[in-house]
Amino acid sequence: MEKNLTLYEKVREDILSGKFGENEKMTEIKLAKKYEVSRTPIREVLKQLEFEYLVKDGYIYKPSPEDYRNLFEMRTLIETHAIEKAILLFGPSDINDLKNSIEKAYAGPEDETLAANKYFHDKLISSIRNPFLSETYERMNSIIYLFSRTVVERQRPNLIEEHAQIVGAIEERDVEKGKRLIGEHLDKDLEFSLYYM
Amino acid sequence: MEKNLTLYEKVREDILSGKFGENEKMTEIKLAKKYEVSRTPIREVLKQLEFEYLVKDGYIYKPSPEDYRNLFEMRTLIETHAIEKAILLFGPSDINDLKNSIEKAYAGPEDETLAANKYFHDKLISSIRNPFLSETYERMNSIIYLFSRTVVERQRPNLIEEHAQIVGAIEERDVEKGKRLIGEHLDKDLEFSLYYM
DNA sequence: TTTAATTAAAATGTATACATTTATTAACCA
DNA sequence: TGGTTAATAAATGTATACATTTTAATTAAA
Repeated sequence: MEKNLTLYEKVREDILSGKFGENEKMTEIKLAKKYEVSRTPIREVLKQLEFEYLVKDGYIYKPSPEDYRNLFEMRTLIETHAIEKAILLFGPSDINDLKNSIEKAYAGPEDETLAANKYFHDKLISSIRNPFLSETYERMNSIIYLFSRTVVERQRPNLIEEHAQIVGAIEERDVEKGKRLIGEHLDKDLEFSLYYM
Repeated sequence: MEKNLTLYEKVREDILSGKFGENEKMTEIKLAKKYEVSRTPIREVLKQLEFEYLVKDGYIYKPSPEDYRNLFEMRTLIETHAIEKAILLFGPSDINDLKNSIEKAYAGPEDETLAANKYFHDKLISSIRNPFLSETYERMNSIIYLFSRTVVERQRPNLIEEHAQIVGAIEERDVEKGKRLIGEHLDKDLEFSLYYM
């Protein structure tokens, strides 16, 4: 199975796997040589990476704890909104999808747990049915991935149980409870990861 | 007073003032000729205009009413969040800024009313003190401008009075009232403008 | 006629040379 | 030696040629 990654995917993977130093300068010329393309496509890629908070002002972006808290404030705002919508819109089939992702997260090895947890949050976001809000959320995917990896690898307590509780609130159609739970859940992810990162 | 606009500002102004047809194709070559630059800077500008919902897939973006409702859902989510923060954080000086903008909006000619109304909403957003949420809001500035122009030119009833009521809710520190009022305010702007646009 | 295939044209993708700006180093002087 | 300026180098900005892809037009076949 040959991986045929786009230039963007290659650079993104290299950043997420830590192949660049924190705050390393991302000059077009250097990257063009490294990936054996011209500056033109590198520029496009850098724009995309800036969009998703991996690069800033020509450097690898190392957000401060304050930056991460602000990003999570935006994330929480959107996911909290999503819970409201999910309680209005989700039927048994959708709720079953959420439950299945919880089962998979319990059972699987780390990378499957990671994928299952991502599915859980993405499924919630899908309830919004708003491409602009979805894009704003997806823009944080790389950052969210880094946090998710940390909480799974470091085995944050109650991680998956909290997902189950959130599904419970959706089943009960308890908006206030759902909003509170998702807020607490994300806040724990944030503070737990900040401690280790 | 010579205006010295950047290429981006020129193209943006031309779009906002309707110099391009709805759904007009924005080819790099055509724009390069029109603005007498090469394709390279045009590409940068098109990226930026796509970012702020003025261009999509190489065409002038004409959002559907559904698109506008979705954009306003995102806007409302952020401004509602801002009201909560404003009620926590705003002191007499901030509240006075809001009141002044209301006075200016009443007194001035159309373009000053427009500027004062923009100031009102931007001041609210500033209460969030979150650069990521601010950027997401600012990304909608062009769209917000088009709506604001419509409601001012077409003299939507109660427009400025609603601003005053919102300030009232902030002074009373009534979160629920504030959130309800900003939601209703934005919804009226949306539906009023959709009727005319 | 419609539909499909072929060809032509137009647009975008990429590489690269040159211009301009920004950052770094070196030289100079108080 | 510290601080300013000049010289150099490095990076980004811009224009442009060529490659590739996409779109449109034309022609051929059903």
